[in-house]
Amino acid sequence: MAYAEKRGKYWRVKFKLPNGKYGSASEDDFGNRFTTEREAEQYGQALEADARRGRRVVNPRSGKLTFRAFATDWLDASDLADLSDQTYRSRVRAQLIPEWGDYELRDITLMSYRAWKKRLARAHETNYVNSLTALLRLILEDAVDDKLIDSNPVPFGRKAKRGRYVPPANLGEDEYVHADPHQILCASENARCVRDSIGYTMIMTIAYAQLRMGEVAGLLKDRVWLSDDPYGSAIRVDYQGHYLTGKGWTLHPPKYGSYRTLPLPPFLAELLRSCMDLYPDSPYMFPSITGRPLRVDDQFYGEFWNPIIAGRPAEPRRKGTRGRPALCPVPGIEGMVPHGGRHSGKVWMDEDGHPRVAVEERMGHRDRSVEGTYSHVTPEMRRRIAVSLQARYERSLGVAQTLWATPGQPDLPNIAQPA
DNA sequence: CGGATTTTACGTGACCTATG
DNA sequence: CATAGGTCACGTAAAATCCG
Repeated sequence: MAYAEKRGKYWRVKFKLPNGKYGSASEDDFGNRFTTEREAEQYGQALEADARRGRRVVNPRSGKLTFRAFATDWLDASDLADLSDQTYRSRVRAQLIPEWGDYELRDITLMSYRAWKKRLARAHETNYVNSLTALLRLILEDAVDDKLIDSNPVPFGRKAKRGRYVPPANLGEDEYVHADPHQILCASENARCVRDSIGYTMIMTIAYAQLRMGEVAGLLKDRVWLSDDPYGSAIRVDYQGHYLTGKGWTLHPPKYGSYRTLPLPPFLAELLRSCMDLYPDSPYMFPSITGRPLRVDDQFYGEFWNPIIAGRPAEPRRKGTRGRPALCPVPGIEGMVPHGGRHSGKVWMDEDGHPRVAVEERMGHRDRSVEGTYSHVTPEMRRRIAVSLQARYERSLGVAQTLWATPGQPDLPNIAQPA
């Protein structure tokens, strides 16, 4: 237990450290000395409480603040979207604390940082390594601002490149896998085998409304505005849905606040209409197979997405399983992920020559370029996008019929005749 | 290019389901 | 009707996207 001692005019406190030894302090975090016994005791008790929670155990004014303590405070003080907060905490807990937790801030050096980065690079993807080093830099940058350390040991990328020639990035092939309308049709037919018309419609919605996956999961039925006017229907993107540790399934604003209204090609509006009553108890357009909100997790990919893209062999009905039919792989889009469906729709709109501002608006992007600033999107532009998407769908059906009619066509995907 | 934010994936344990 | 083995829910780690 903490106890205070009189030392000259002021008081000093002794407090117990986690290792059983006693530490002492004669001033608080702001350099104020203790004029009463009670002040000193309270400070010591606070330190002990912190220590019990694995927090700061040394006087920060001495510069002897551990990374663990500072990072914990940093996280508590940060103001981020829930999922971002969760992500940062995860990175700090999984990677930064195990490496740097016991370091005092000023002992984190450029050399030790470089060694760590090198080790990370061997074990992880560049994207992940970059996000970890960036986070360490970010946290330490605030430690500099707080005058806890003199300078940030983690260099900025662009500073590190000063005075050196860095060859430009490879301008080669676009490697992001995306699909043409016929491939999307094939994938949708596969999806129909797995999830009936709701699966078919989901794939079509991703590609033809260019929704992000979280927006698909969070699409409410009452945000699908259906009209008898062929081009009068629209999807209103007001939410995205995702899973949060502790809170479970929750609705949030779409990424970067990209609220928007998407006029629909008539075929998509009809598909959505036909799905409205499939899960009458769910407010969501695309609930999971159990009728709950769709969590886009490994089961979604393993049971639904990957099979409809890559195909799968038939599973016989046997112990513990219902059995299921084979799916044909969709040629040419190996490894495509749902986000690739969104990219696909973007590519089609670009190919069809729509104004950049109109395409960016539909994607939910902000166009801050000169063109974006001076151009404006009109209802007619939005309508033309829906018209050209409808044309693409109809053409893909024509291609499917041609393929279907060709005898001896090898590896034909599960293309059903349009009803 | 930095960094906030989203998407994709792994591991685990409780809970089902068709079979012998 | 016990049980082998699949299914589902959840917490979390890892990887990628894309705004400003």
